[in-house]
Amino acid sequence: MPTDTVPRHPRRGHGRATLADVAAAAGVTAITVSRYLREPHRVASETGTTIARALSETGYMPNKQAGALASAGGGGARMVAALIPSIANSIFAETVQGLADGLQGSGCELLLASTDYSVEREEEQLRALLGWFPSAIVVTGRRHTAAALELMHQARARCAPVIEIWDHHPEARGDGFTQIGFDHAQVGRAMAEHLIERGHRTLAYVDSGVAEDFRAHERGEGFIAAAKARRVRAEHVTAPRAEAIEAGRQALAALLDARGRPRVRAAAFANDHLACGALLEAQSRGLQMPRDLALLGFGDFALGRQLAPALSTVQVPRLEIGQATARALLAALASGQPAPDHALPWALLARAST
Amino acid sequence: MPTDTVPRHPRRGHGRATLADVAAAAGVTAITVSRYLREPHRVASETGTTIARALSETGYMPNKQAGALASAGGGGARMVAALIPSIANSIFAETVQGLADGLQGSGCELLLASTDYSVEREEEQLRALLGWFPSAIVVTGRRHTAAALELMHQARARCAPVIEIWDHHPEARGDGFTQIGFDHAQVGRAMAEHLIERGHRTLAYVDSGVAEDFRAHERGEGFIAAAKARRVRAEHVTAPRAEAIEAGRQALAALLDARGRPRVRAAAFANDHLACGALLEAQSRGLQMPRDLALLGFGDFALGRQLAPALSTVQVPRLEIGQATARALLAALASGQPAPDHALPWALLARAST
DNA sequence: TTGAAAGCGCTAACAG
DNA sequence: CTGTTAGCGCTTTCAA
Repeated sequence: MPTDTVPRHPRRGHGRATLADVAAAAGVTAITVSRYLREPHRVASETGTTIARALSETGYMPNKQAGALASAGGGGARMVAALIPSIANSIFAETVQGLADGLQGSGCELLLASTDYSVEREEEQLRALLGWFPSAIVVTGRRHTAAALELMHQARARCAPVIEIWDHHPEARGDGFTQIGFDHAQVGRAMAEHLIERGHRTLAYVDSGVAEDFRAHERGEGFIAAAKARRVRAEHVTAPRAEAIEAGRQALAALLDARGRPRVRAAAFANDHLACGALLEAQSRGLQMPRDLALLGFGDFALGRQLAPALSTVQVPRLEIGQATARALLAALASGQPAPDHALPWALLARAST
Repeated sequence: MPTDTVPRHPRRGHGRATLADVAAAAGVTAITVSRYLREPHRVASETGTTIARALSETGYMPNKQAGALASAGGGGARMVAALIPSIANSIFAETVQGLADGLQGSGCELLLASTDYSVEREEEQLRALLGWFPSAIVVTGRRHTAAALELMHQARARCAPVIEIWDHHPEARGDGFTQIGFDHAQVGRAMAEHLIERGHRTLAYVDSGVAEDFRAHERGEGFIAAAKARRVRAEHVTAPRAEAIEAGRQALAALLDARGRPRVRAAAFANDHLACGALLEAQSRGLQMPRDLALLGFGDFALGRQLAPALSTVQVPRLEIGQATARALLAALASGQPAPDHALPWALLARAST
C-alpha cells in the first residue's frame, strides 16, 4: 500500500498560484511553463496557448525570490541597490528619479537607502542591501569605509556593476568601480576663475556644514587652489550646520563683520540654498550686487532663478546622472562587460549676482 | 560501492560563504548557525563563541532570498514596496526620506518605484514589485485601477499591511487598507474660508495641470463647495502643464486678463510653485498684495517663505507621513494586527500674501 | 518539444 | 541544546 502523497508538513502560507499550479491547470509540467515565460519560442505554440490561458486563469505572478535563488547560482536578483546621502535633498531626489525612470520596464527593481551623509551608515546599509544579492550597486561618491570598499569589491568579483555617482575623478583608479558624475575640484576652480575674471580680488568659499559632504569640500579645495595659482586672496570657511538658507545668511554675516583683514568682495557657496540665504542677507544690508558683493551658488535650484538679482550658479546634471547610471547598469548587465566611466557636463551660469 | 557524494552539477556561481560553510568551519550543522543568528539564546554559549568566530572568518552574509523563500511559506520578504507619483517632487521626496529613516535598522529594506502620476503605471509597477513578496505595500492616494486594487487585496489576504499615504478620507471604507494622510477636501474648504474671512468675494482655485493629481483636484472641489455654501463666487481653473512657476504665472495672467466677468480678487493654488509664479506675475504687474489680489499656496515650500510678500500657504506633514507610515508598518508586522488609519495635522499659514 | 531529477540557501517541524 | 528531514518556488542539466 503506497504511502499518502499529501505532504505531512505543508508550508505554503500565501494563497498565490505557483508554477506547479499553472502547470496542473494547463496539463503540463512546471518546467514547460517556466520555459514559456522565459523563452516562448521554445514551446510549441499550441502548448503556449494552453499555458497562456492557465496563466491568466490562475492569476500567476512569478516569485522573484525563488527565481533569483535558482538562477545564477543563488545570485542574480534583478534589482539595483542604491545608496544616497539624502533622499530629501532635491539634488539627489532628481538623480533617484532619473535612475528609477531608466530602470522602469527593464525588469530591474530599485532598492533604496539613505546614508544621511555618513560613511559608517553607508557601510551598514550596504551590508543590509547586499543580503538581497542585487545585480548592481550604486553608491554616492568615492569615499567609503574600508569595509564598505571590501564589500563593493566582493560584489564586483561576482560581476555586479558597482557605480559611484556624482563624482568623476580624472585619474582612473583601476579598482573596477565605475564613476558617473563630474570633477568637483574642476568645478571649484571654475567658480574661482569666474569670480576673478569679473574683477574680484578678495574671495571666499563657504563650504557645506555637513562634515561628510566630500564633494562640496573638493569644490572648495579646487576654488582655493585656483585662487592661489592666480595669486588672489581666498579663504575657505564653513557654514554653520543649520537650515541651509539661514546658514548662508549667517555665514555671509560672519564674513562681512570679521575685522582685521580685507573685506570679502565675492563669495562662492557649496550650494544654492546657502547662496540664496547670503543673497537675502546682502539685500537686507543694502549691498548692491555685484558691485559691492558678488555671490555664486552651486546646483541651479529654482529659488535662485527667482530672486533679484538672479543668482549666478553652476548647473549640474542632476537627473542625467541617474539616467546615465541606469543606462550604464543595464548595458553592463546585458553585455557582461564592465561599465565605462562617464564624465557628465556641467555649466557655469553667469546671472545677475556676479 | 557507494556512489560519489560530490554533486555532479554544482551550481554555485558566487564566492560567498553559505550557512553550510560557516557550519563546517565551526564544526556544527547549518541549522545551529541559523539558530545562533536568529535566536542566540537557544544555542549553548560555548557553541555560540565558536560560531561567532567562524562567522567572521568566513565573512558570512545571509542570503535574504533564501531566507524569505524558506520562511513564512515562501512569502515574508523583509521589505517594503513603495509607489510614489514622483520622487523628484520635493513633497514626496521628503515622505520617502521619512519612510527610509523609519525603516532604518528595522531589517526592512525599501523597494521604491515612481508612477509618474499614472494609475496604469502604478498597476504595472505594483505587479513588478509584488513579485518580491514584500511584507508591506505603500501606495499613494485612494485611486487605483481595478486590477491594482485586486492585487492590493491579495496582498492584504496574506496579511501584508497595505497603506495608502497622503490621503485620509473621513468615511472609512472597510477595505482593509490603511490611510495615513489628511482630508484634502477639508483643506480645500479651509483655503476658501480663509480667503472669504479676509474679505474676498471673487475667488478662483488654480488646479494642478497634472491630470491624475487627484488630491489637488479634491482640494479644488472642497474649495468650490465651501465658496458655494457661503454664496461666494468661485471658479475652478486648471494651470497649463508646464514648468510649475511659469505655469502659475500664466494661469494668473489668464485669470486677470479674462473679460466678461468680475475680476478675481483672491486665488488659491494646487501648490506653492504655482502660487509663487502667480506672485511674481502679480509683482510684475504692480499689484499690491493682498489689497489688490490675495494669493494662497499649498505645501509650504522654502521658496514661498523667501519672497516678498511672503506667501500664505498650507503647511503639510511631508516628512511625518513617511515616518508615521514606517511606524505603522512595523507595528502591524510585529503584532499581526492591521494598522489603523491615521489623520495627520496640517495648518494654514497666513502670511503676507493674503 | 517536453520532462525528471537535482539543487539554489535557508528555515519549520519534529526527534533525540 | 543540537541534528535530521523535508520543503519554499524556481531553474539548471541532462535525457527522452
